[in-house]
Amino acid sequence: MALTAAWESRGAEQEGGGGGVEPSRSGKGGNGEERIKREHMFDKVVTPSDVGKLNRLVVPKQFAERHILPRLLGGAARAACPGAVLRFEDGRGGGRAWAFRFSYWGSSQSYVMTKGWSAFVRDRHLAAGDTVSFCRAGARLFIDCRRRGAGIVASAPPTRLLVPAVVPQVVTLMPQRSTSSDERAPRGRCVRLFGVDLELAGAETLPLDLQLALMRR
Amino acid sequence: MALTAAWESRGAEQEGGGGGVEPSRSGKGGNGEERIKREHMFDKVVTPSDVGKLNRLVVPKQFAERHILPRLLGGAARAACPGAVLRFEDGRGGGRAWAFRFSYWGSSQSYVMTKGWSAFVRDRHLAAGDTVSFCRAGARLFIDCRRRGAGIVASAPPTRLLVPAVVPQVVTLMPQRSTSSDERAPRGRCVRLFGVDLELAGAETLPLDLQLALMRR
DNA sequence: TAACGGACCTGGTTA
DNA sequence: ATAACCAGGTCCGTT
Repeated sequence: MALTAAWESRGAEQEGGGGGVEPSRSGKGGNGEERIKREHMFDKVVTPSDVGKLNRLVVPKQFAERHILPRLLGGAARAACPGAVLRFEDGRGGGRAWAFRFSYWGSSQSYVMTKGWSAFVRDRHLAAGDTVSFCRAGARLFIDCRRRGAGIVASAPPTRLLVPAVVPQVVTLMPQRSTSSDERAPRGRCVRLFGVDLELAGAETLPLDLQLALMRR
Repeated sequence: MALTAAWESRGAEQEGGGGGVEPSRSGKGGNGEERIKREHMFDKVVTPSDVGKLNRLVVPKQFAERHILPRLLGGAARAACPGAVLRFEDGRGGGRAWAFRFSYWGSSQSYVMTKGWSAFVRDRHLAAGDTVSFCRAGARLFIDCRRRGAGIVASAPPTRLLVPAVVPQVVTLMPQRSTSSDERAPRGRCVRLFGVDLELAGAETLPLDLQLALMRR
């Protein structure tokens, strides 16, 4: 079993997130992984429609064209990225990730996140006026959110956040059919011990003391 | 209240059609045409969506897999029958026929009739709550419909219930959904008596003996 | 251009 | 509790 610690510098969030970092799969603990800074891409204060039953987040065109399109096929044209699926790791850590279909709706001339978005809204109880925040660390993408009016402090992008440079796959160009289950599964339990978020991968054979720690939560 | 055999010969319909047993459209009276019994495949009480602008009829999976798929490519897999076109003769006779595209929508895991369906809806003035009925006689397919609540008896009381010498297959009447909502036609109760499946339309005022028979099941 | 058809998506309900 | 089904909805290409 793997156990990985993640520190974060991020300010407090209501949801209490510790900024998690997924372990590099290598497990070579002390590897010479260069640590990549997580940099802020963009925020959006979500509208009622974004969190309503339309099941989509309108991505402001500027943000889409500046931060997302360049990631797809080297910035290929709109038509070139039908059904792109972006995977965003939970900014709080825990190893969870969200996959959103990203596409362009010609009818409204806007970029949207569709499939997968409403799951995030539900899970994080996102409400109109809250802010979603997208970050990037190398090729890895992160998503997080904060409550409306949640502190000025929190809104500051993380000053530094170290993550392993090992890059898991990020973008899938989907002929898609997979549906359902995919990314929903939390990939391992997560526990905060001593102020540090720990992810338990392959939680089959936990040491007893850890099991106890988990039960206590 | 009405009581009707489930498989065929629905007796009179408002539209004047006998769902009827009309055999092959012979004409060639004396020929050695074997008369193939028209056997019932399945019914569906159509939903508002089925007759609305979606231009499609959702075919309940059981029906599709039991009655339609086996006809396509010898029961080949779903993927094998993209865009099959099925031709259904008008159950009332007259030589008219309807062609429907039959396909599988992977995203919702459902079977549908698409192209051609709305023409049928228009022509027959199909409305939510009405029932479409699919039959087969050998390789020939038939489609018919009846008005909601058209307790078969209402228009022309069947003097007697014709019982075919050979009871067609299971004749399951509708494991269909009972959406909690709205004005959907009350699904007739269904009961097997004397080895025959009977549908009870308008089960308000059952004769006592039938009520007893039902309770016994 | 409006309408149609095809594919996709999702939540409520049910098995 | 989970998974399957499907009614009702979306966008978009074609006609």
